[in-house]
Amino acid sequence: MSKGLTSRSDDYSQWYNELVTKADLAEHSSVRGCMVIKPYGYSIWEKMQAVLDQKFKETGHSNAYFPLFIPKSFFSKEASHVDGFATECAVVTHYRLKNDGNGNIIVDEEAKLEEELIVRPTSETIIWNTYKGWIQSYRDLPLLINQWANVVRWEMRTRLFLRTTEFLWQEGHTAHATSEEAIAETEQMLNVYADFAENWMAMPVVKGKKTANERFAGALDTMCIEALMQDGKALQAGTSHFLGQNFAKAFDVKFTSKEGKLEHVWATSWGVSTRLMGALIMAHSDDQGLVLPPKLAPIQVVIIPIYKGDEELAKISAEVEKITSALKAKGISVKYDDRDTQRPGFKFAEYELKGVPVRLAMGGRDLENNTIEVARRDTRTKETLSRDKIADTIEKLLKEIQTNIYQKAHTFREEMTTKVDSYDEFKKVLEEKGGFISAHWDGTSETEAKIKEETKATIRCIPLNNPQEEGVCMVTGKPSKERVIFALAY
RNA sequence: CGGGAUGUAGCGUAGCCCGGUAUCGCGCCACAUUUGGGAUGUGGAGGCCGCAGGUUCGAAUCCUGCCAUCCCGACCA
Repeated sequence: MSKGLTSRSDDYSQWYNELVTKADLAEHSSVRGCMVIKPYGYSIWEKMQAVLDQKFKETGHSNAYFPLFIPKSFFSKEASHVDGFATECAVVTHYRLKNDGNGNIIVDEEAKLEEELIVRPTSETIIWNTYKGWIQSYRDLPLLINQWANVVRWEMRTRLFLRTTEFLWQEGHTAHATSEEAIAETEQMLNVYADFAENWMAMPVVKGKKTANERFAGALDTMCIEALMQDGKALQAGTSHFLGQNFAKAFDVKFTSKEGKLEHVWATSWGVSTRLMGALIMAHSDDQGLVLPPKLAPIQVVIIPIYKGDEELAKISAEVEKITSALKAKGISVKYDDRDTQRPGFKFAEYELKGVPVRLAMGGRDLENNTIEVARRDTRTKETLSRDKIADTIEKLLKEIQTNIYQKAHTFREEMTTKVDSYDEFKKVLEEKGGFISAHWDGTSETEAKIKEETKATIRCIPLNNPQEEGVCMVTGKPSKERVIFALAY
């Protein structure tokens, strides 16, 4: 591991890239645009999965698994859906390789697929094709399914976690008897995401609705949670779509209602991806490395012995054992790092880089005084405390850290949210300060496109429960009844 | 997919203009001394210089083609 990290102020983008690789989260693979998620990074993702999966189940959903490949013809069934994804699909055309006689392996042109297969960029089509066979009656509804899967979107430019050609995600796909019920599901899942972002990731988000331009291909409405990163750019952290009857019509999924009428079902889909890893990294980390919220940290507490000779190490280890078992009894994950190959200072730096929330250090002095050094990652402060009831202290401290990093991110977002009333002011804030900009907009796609064209900023969302206020669009001067949130986005 | 830059040990690099088989740092291995914030010393291993051609007695260096990566645009979770 090399020393030091590019600072955020020097080059935010480089800081991010270095952090991801140096903290052992992920690395570039030899496949262009695809990453290898390393064990430490994957264990964070696993924690996210576990929490989300439980929330999905609590809200009545079951997991299932649908194929990686989608027949091309399925794709063409929903017009706006194809338009949205056509330019970024990987296509399987052949099913066999052969030796060309010169020792080279080539595609066997004779083994051409009759119908090409698309590697799923999302699964609406294959799933709705399947649902057709599952739904006949209102008694079959609602159908509440989630799948954990990989998807492929052939992006031009990729960045570790934020945008990779292949990524991991979950996609929920539900079918309902009524529009109201489907809308309620869309909102419910958005709330699940928001709750997860704020209470587990410690990352404040704005819940809102996307404008027509930013809507998911095939949806009637897209709701989202938007987070603000430390460089003042917005990141969409999760989406929940109300699909109306678009897919039911495209795939002819009908049910007989209580009244005996044949009707198309109403659909939703919702997802979060490994992009959340990027959000988590950029929301809290500092120039020393990762800062992880205790609730998602693979290692919550690390203990480092400081000793001279094997005899002292043995004494320290015996004391540490009491602490680790007390912490484990409280469900806290602890690592005792007694490696003899690295010195304490090295370990301190390493665990800071990896974002371990609490570090305990015990040396000869502590042994005599019944004390231990407690260092917290979020504030980078340390103090020497009595070992009496240390597990209680640590448990409280972890909760405090979780709250503190949320508060810090929240305060940052508040400070970086600016209300503006003129386009000049808008451009000035965008250029000099960044962050969320709250402004009046006339509600048209044309104006939104013009702003994007001229400033690169997009409407991140129309916040839910948005205060209604009379105003005029900052660009066209046309009347507006609410403010929307603009930002430069990832 | 356009515009620019760069490919030399696991990582970061010097050498390239002016051709002679490669420099330095970190990391790695061994031993010793060390251990309350990224240890020190001594010794050691590791390279078809991105790939393929060409020019030349001789190519990391010159020429041609290809590939890859990064940055900037258009596309996007």
